[in-house]
Amino acid sequence: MRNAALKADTSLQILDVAEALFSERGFSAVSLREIARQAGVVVSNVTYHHGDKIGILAAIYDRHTRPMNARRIELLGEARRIPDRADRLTAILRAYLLPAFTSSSDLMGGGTRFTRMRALLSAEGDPEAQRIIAQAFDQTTSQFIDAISECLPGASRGDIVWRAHFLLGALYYTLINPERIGRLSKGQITADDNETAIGQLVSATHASLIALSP
Amino acid sequence: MRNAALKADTSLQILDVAEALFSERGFSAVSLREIARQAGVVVSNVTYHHGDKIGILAAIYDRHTRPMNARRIELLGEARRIPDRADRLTAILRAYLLPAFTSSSDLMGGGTRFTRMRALLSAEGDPEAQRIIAQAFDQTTSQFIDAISECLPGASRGDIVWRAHFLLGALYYTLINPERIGRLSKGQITADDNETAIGQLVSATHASLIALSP
DNA sequence: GTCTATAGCATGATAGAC
DNA sequence: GTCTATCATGCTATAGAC
Repeated sequence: MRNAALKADTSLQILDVAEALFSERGFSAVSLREIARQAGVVVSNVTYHHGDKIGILAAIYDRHTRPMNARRIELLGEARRIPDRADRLTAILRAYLLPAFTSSSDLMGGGTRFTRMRALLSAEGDPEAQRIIAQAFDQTTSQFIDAISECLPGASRGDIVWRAHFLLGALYYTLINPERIGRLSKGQITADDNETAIGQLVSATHASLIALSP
Repeated sequence: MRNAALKADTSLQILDVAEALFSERGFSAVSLREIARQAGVVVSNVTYHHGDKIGILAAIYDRHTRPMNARRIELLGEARRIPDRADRLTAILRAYLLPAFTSSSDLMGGGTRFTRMRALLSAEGDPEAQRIIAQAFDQTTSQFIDAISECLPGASRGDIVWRAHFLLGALYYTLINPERIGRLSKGQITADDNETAIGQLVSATHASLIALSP
């Protein structure tokens, strides 16, 4: 009774463990046995709560996409009210990236863990996982591309889509390979610093977009 | 006797099949059995020629890295002789990207297949594979960063490393997810076109780098 | 809701005949 | 150099007792 508030629901406990493992090693490389062991339950307990393995992934998406997209749309609304086009573009890019690093909900680990999991999933190419990814995010992304277009009179939508595509690739690669940038710069940079990564992503993408508007 | 020139060496035949499969689905998701079946041999024949599974990957790297890096250094040497800094930067970026798409050797499939395999490997995070990746390419990359630095007086090396890091992420993401850009732009763009992808990568990265030089 | 037990199958690797 | 046969292990998923 005294520990009722501390005792996490088993179903949620399994999701936490699975999310941590998926964000470290991807989907197929993580076994139900390992999830069960780290969650302190037996394998059949995992499938009891979430059906099959892809059901675990669907549940993780379910609890993240809604608050993350809501936060993005909220920040996007604020950004669109900035009059100066260059400043507005910066705010739009930050509105897209911030929720990917810091979750708006109280889910532990912030958004970085979830975003890194998505990066690994996008590379794995599992057909069932790809279906979950696509339907969850492309719709929100289109709204951002519309907002970016309004900052760049004369730029073609096709070019903007390519730049946005590159932004996502750069974001994912940074989360997947955080140690690589330290190796190349001889240890002077650490990509673990989220704020630095966001700033670099924003300024690089800003420059690549501004160049499209004559 | 008559077909001696047509009969490919079994060892090479296995490498061709493995490379095609690894570039489609990554390393761990491809089984020795599938490689053997598509190569028309039995499983034990694969391990006879290349030792264990990681040995196949090492052999694939062995036959690609040398010609690809040689071609890069050759094109880089030509680029560095261009006097105008902005034009030189464009040439340097193309010197980095072109060998990643079109191999200099006569290996079938061009460089795209090998580069896509590297993209998938970088996301998979297999420790043994990571070791092979790192030692093969970071050295060449450093030479390119030096050349880029010379085009951008006043820019910090750290900022340049970040931009180059983003370029690799954008390249990999484009090769991993070629259909996504078509979906976002409502079918007006196809990322299958290598020349378009190279052009977009070059101009986006060029703009992000030029912005660093005051 | 949690457990034990196991079915049914795929995997990487190796031994040994030819 | 190529084959058959097999080992030891891992996997997802399910049945059924409590």
